[in-house]
Amino acid sequence: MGRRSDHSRQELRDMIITEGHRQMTANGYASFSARKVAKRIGYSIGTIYNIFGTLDDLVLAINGRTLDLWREYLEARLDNLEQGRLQQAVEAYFEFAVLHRNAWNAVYDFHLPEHEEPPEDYVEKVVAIKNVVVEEIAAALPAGRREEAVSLSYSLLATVHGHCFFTLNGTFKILGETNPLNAAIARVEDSIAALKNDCRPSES
Amino acid sequence: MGRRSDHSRQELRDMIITEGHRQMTANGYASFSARKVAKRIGYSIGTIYNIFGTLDDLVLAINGRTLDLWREYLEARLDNLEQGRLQQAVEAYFEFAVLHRNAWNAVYDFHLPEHEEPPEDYVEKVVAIKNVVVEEIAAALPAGRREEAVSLSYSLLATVHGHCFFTLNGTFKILGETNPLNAAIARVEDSIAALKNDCRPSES
DNA sequence: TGCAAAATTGATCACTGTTCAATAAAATAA
DNA sequence: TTATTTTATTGAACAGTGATCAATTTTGCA
Repeated sequence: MGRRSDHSRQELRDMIITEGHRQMTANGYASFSARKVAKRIGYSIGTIYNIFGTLDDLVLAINGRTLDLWREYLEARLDNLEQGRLQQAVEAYFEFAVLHRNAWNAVYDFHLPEHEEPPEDYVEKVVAIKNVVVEEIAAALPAGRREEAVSLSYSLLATVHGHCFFTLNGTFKILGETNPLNAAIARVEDSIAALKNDCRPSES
Repeated sequence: MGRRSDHSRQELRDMIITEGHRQMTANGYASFSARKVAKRIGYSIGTIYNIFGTLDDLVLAINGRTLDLWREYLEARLDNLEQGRLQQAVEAYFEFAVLHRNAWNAVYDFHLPEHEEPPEDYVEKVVAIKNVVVEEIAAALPAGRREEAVSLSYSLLATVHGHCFFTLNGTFKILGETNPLNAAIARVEDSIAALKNDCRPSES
């Protein structure tokens, strides 16, 4: 058949991602299926594959949507905030993950085949989230050390991520840690304090 | 049939885990299959299910094996080491993950069904790794603050984990971070320094 | 020996990702 | 308008998956 009159190709692509993201959020990566998405939007399995080529590409598109929503969530939480921006940023990082745990986990459960690179627009979305964080770290640093903000941001992002990950996957529960969010914030503040108190250039 | 004369039930269980771990290491979580394990050890698919009940339980057993090997790797690297134990611990954490990336990822790719608890012996293995870390953190702290070692250990474990995770999943590559190991060590030292320099009890 | 208990099987089911010839609809040309 | 080309869509077919369980075979014991 030809194009159904009521959907452009781009609109259809978007429909699939939206419904896919809905199912990912509801049921998680493990029980995600392209067929279920197709059925729900009233198209056949073949159409999904015509548009995305591969299940991996569909999952990447859905995860990309999650990254977009995540960044928007961070930005909204920081909008017009005067005090405690850094703490709010960490809190928002956690909150989004808890609120959308299935979709958030899917971002990290999915792995590209070895030696394959993520598509450019996916990379951009990751970088966009990083930029939100770099901004806040830079603002928290003493004026003379802001050029270290970028490299420190990578590291503090990983620090917060680790705490968030252990919260969602149950490791902190096993270990008996009861306030991971505070712990994450404390670690971030430790490193910023270290940079403030110290005259040596920070490692990494 | 009855028991094959050459394998006790426990030995068979172990065979399955060993071969499962081998395949997990070689091919990763995404293409892991109980049938392939069965075929490789010369048993039928039914036997796997008789012994483990569920694919989840088999995966948990395989991941448990990974945790055992990981702890042994950490302990071996720290054995009889006088100086720089903490740095070595972090380095060993990374090294094991890189060396066994598929098996290591499987530990975190797998999720129990919501509201289900991990089996006791799995919990013990996680705690055992944590204990190795607690030991090293405690030794690095000033004598008077060692009671804070446990709670700080959870947090620093998460910190190192985050750096290790971003190394393996390619996030650091996207961001342009080139020396994640050094960054992780620097973060750990930041927090230990914060506790040393500060008189307030540490948060978290 | 015979018999009960334990271990092992694999066909069967409902599902998955993936492919691709066949088909139907729309766009364009005549 | 009609004919033709281009594009979009389909779903049967294939090989694989986790899971089940009646039937079967082996073993240990009386």
